[in-house]
Amino acid sequence: MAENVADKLARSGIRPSAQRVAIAEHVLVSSLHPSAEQVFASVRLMFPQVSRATVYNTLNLLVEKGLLRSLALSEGNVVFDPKVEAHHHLVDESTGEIHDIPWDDLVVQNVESLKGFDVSEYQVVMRGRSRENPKP
Amino acid sequence: MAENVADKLARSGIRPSAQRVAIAEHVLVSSLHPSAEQVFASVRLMFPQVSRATVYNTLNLLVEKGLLRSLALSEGNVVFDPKVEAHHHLVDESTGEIHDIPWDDLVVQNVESLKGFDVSEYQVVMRGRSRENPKP
DNA sequence: TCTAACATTAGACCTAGTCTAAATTTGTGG
DNA sequence: CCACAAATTTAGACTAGGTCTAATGTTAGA
Repeated sequence: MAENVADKLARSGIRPSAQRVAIAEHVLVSSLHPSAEQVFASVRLMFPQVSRATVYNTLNLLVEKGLLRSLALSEGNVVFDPKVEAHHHLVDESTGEIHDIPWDDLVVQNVESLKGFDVSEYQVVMRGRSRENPKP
Repeated sequence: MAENVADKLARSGIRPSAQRVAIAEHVLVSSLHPSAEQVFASVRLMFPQVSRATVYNTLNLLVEKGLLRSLALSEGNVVFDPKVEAHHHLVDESTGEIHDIPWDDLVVQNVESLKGFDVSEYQVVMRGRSRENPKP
């Protein structure tokens, strides 16, 4: 797994330093949507000497190189999403959790015919509640 | 106009103090999407004694009472939108400007049939460029 | 091996936003 | 109209998330 992540970084032109690999493993592997501070805290558990600046630098670098996307879906919460293919998002209003919704689960029409704009990307952002785990 | 805004506040159960009216006029009237800090700066030009806390309190109150929506569409930029009916948004990648897109300009299907979730609201968030004013 | 480029660090700094305690304003019952 | 309680506003302290800087450590490759 470490090998995989290091290779992935290298293939994107990122020198796979120990710190970067540790950070990338935390954020590229899980399917959660962690914030920068959460990544910082997790990485610190294993590498207490890693600095905040390195975490932020690395996350921004991963975004820049297209290995990661940053999302600002709800107020003041910027989180990272390792799934870089087009997809939609649903924010659980009870828990704040962010769920990925596959692109083909929804159909969006007429984006291309919008007057006056060339749209380069889009997604549907939903707010709702999980039906399996309803809050009274 | 001042009368209108004061009435609007009163009708929503908000006591229309001078400060609140001044703030509401800045944010409810324009069709721009100002940030809290921009509202604070504008209001200060006319009422230099207004405090930051009052601006934030009032904006939050307007959101709570449904006269205003807050949007977090791009990284770390929370802005306010006086258009409270359902609509979509397009962020201009050149300028950062946010454009309102009328609900009926787009068609979204299958939101209701999403497995496992009750969706209470949604919108399409687009990124693109204005065709009228292209950047070289 | 040497060195220039690259990466990391600690901590200062910045910005957006919240909180607090005191002061001011306002609506209302008497 | 007055007094007072409730609501509002204020200045500034405080917090969280994030960036920047200058010094230090690491690495690739001639």
